[in-house]
Amino acid sequence: MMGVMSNSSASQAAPARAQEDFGWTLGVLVRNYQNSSGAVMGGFPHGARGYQVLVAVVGGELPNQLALAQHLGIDRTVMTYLIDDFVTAGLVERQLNPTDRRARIVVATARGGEALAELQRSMAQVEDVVLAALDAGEREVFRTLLRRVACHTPEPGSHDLGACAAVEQMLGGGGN
Amino acid sequence: MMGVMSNSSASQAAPARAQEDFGWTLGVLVRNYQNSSGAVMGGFPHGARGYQVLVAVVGGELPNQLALAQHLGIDRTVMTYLIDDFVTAGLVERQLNPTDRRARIVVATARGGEALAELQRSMAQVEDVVLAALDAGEREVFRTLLRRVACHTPEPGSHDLGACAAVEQMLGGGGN
DNA sequence: TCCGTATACGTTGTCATACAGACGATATTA
DNA sequence: TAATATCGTCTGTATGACAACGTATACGGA
Repeated sequence: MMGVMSNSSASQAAPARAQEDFGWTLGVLVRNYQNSSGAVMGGFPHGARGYQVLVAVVGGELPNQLALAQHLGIDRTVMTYLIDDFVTAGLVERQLNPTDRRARIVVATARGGEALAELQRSMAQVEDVVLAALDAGEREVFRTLLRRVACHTPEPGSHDLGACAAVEQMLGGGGN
Repeated sequence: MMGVMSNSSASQAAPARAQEDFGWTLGVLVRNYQNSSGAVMGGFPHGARGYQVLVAVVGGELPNQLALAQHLGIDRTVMTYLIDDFVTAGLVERQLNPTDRRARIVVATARGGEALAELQRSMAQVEDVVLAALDAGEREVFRTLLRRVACHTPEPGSHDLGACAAVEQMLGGGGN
């Protein structure tokens, strides 16, 4: 593929420095995030992903399980037993949607809301630990850029972004 | 844990907005990165992870497979068959370390180096697509912050960081 | 030198997890 | 009413990670 690469300077201009690689730095961050968050949430159903499911349930205006799954990039069959476990743990409930009885509206119980609120405090600390290399201002810059990156989807339809635009506006016009 | 949370304002001050969650934005970025990179590298052995292995082989000064595995956060038994597939594909070779005959030095073949150089060009484009929401300057800021986050490990020993310090210096003193 | 321990790598077996496909229930449209 | 699409669930399968063990080699003390 694309044979126009015989220019020898190309491979020398990019000497494959391992610690500069974007994918590697991204992987390290994700790993640290998962390790630290996994340590924080003790018996919480599905670790960091379960936490994000609960965040989406409480915060997002997601009408059904499928929307929830697409929002998080999870297969819909996986979402089924994820929510099963949350129901078993008494954190969420499946409610019937009166206007579409195929769909299940997933709502947090009072206990789920409390658990989430507590976890969010722990997760804020986890984020600070993971981003400890940055000072407060840099952390905010990083978070803002990351949010913009996440909300701008290269391929439309891969996840919902209507709510993103709402948040952008709400936060004051989308950063610098 | 940490029962000092009866303050009711806490759960209202953090209303669990799904699109602000750090973990969610991180997940979206990783997913986009993996999807886009997976589309780019056609029959490359193990997708984005295989690419990162090759980057580490060529660029990192990693003495053996174990160091390689720890650098990437991979189990050492997984690294075995990852490298097996690279050897089969003619991209790398296992060389005996004369000073420690238990260890195998993994080096890229000429073909592996060419494949990596070509892939790195494609991956640069992938990164631009994934970070398309940012302009060039913001992209550089994001990359720099991410690199600093990755090189500052919260738990020492989780991966090597000696080389990180070297890169930081090489890039001009480690950024503001 | 000899012996015990530690390390690097490989292999095997086991288990979790994601995903494809099928199915029932409901909605929508012709 | 009939045909088709969608939501959620269930089942089987395959991919992948990890634990445990084995082999070869290095290191350190007796």
